[in-house]
Amino acid sequence: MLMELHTKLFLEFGDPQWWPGDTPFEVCIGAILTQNTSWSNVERAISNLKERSLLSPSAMTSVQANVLSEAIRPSGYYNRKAARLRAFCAYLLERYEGDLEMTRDVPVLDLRNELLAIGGIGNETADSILCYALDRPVLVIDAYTFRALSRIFGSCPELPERGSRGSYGTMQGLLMGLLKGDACLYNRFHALLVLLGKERCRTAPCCIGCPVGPMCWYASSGTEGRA
DNA sequence: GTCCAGGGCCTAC
DNA sequence: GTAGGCCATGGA
Repeated sequence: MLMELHTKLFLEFGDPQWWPGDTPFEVCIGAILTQNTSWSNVERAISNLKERSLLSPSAMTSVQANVLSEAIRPSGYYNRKAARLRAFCAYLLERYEGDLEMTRDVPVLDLRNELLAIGGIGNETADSILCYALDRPVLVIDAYTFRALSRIFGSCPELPERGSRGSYGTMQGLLMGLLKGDACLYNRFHALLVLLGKERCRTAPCCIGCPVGPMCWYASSGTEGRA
């Protein structure tokens, strides 16, 4: 049934072609910068990095910390994020000579664990990097995912609440179990959920008028109470 | 002026 | 182990 939801969203919104970024490395940087921050602020920070020729692993690790912090200031938490960017770049240089292409043959779970071992990279950021920068079959679970699904399946007791213990893994396991697909499918499904939560469904508790129609679709599918 | 946004870490209990 | 605080900017 999640595939049905995916199909309905795809027909309504088309292919969102997410995530913005000229290169896989830029996508990784965006994933770190967007932590608890709106994308418009991240765009400013990335623009600054480009202007100052800092958008490379070697540049970020060699430049003075305060210069990097200043460049990403618009994204907020700039001191923390500067340290996180440098840690990620140091890992990339040390492990893969700064070349994301060299991660190609690394099993996805190994790669995920490597990313999680870097300070400042948690579940969401790691999965965003895996899915959107490295084309790995991983479904990103973020604030939009929780929001969109809670609106669609509002009364479903099996959906964990965002922030609750183990909610990330529970939600991810649930969705990936129901929606078995490749990187392209997970990429698009998550992007469509973001659009659903962002553009059409600002008004909680349910997206009345939304083309997908949370309750109308949910009820009409005859699967009330289950995700 | 207040709230919120595409998290994650640290610390006190 | 769990809850709460902290990091910080910019738009609505």
